[in-house]
Amino acid sequence: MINRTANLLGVVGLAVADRIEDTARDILSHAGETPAALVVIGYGAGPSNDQLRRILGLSHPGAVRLVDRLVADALVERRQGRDKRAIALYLSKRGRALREKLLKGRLAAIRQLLTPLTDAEQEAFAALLHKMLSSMQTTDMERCTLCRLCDDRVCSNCPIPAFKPAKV
Amino acid sequence: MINRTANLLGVVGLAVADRIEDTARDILSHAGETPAALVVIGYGAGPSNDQLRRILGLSHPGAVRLVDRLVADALVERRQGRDKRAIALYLSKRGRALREKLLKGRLAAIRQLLTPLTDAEQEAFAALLHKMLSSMQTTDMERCTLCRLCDDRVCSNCPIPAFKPAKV
DNA sequence: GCGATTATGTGCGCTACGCACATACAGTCA
DNA sequence: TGACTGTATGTGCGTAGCGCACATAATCGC
Repeated sequence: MINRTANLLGVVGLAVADRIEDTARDILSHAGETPAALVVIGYGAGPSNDQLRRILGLSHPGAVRLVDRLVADALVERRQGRDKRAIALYLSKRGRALREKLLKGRLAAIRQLLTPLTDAEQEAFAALLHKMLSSMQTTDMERCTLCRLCDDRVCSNCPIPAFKPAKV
Repeated sequence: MINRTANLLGVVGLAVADRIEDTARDILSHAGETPAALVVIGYGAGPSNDQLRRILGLSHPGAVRLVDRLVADALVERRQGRDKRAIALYLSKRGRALREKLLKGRLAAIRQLLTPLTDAEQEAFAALLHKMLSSMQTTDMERCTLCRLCDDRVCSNCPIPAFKPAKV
């Protein structure tokens, strides 16, 4: 029965999201899309405010204020973009360090849920997740949104190409 | 590599949580833990403010205000609890109808992610999710928190016993 | 009955966010 | 060149959801 499976996935999804959020709150002392912003900017492509906004699913002013907070905390720098109007966002040294902690904390939190599974079961689980993700019909921007908290270094054979500046 | 699997689970978990949240926002026009409150109260055990607060992971005043909102929308009634101090929360007719929509919308949103899998794959996926959940070491309260958006009617053989008033 | 505990509710502030608007730059077409 | 449209960022201003400190009411233990 697909509804039973869907419900189980709903529980696990909620558990995963809760754990990611709790971890991020401990590390960053900022909630909402702020941790995701740090991860996305940390891909290093120098995204503009507008690109960031679309990936995070925020309004334009919401993204401006979010970046304001990150700049106030000396985690992010606003540099000159490809235009005189556009800006390009980059992480500071502190920002990179914090991003690292965020990603490590996230993986550790999720790993806890996987430990009950045997190695073979984890393999099978990964294959199923991979199939689900690679079958989703998504635009490039939606892929970036999905991956807004991803640790791209551990994601070999990623079903969802991560942040690609040229395409965003 | 467990980190790769964890990362994939993180993406799917985030996707699930996003979809649940979007659906809830369309239906309820209230964010945060409000939809979860509607589901939890809707189990029908007449929870107190304090029980609700613990399940939702809110502060006490946060739960009071949340219930204020639900009462203002005529979705929830505050009745006399087992004490003269305690209250007991119940859904109104409108509240039950809205809860129904919330649960149906949630399942529909999650099912979309499962459709790429064959029936056999869905079976295997459900078994793995079930094992993960049943292996979690959790208190009764934490189980209620995990299940705070569950549709208990479709969750046969639930690995996480749903809201049990006697134990909460 | 009197203090400790439990349960709810209130004043106040804060964070994250959206809407409407303002401003600066860039491309376009006469 | 100059007006016009579109793009990109930033600013008031308000709101929703929440937490802290505090107040109030009822129950329990002795």
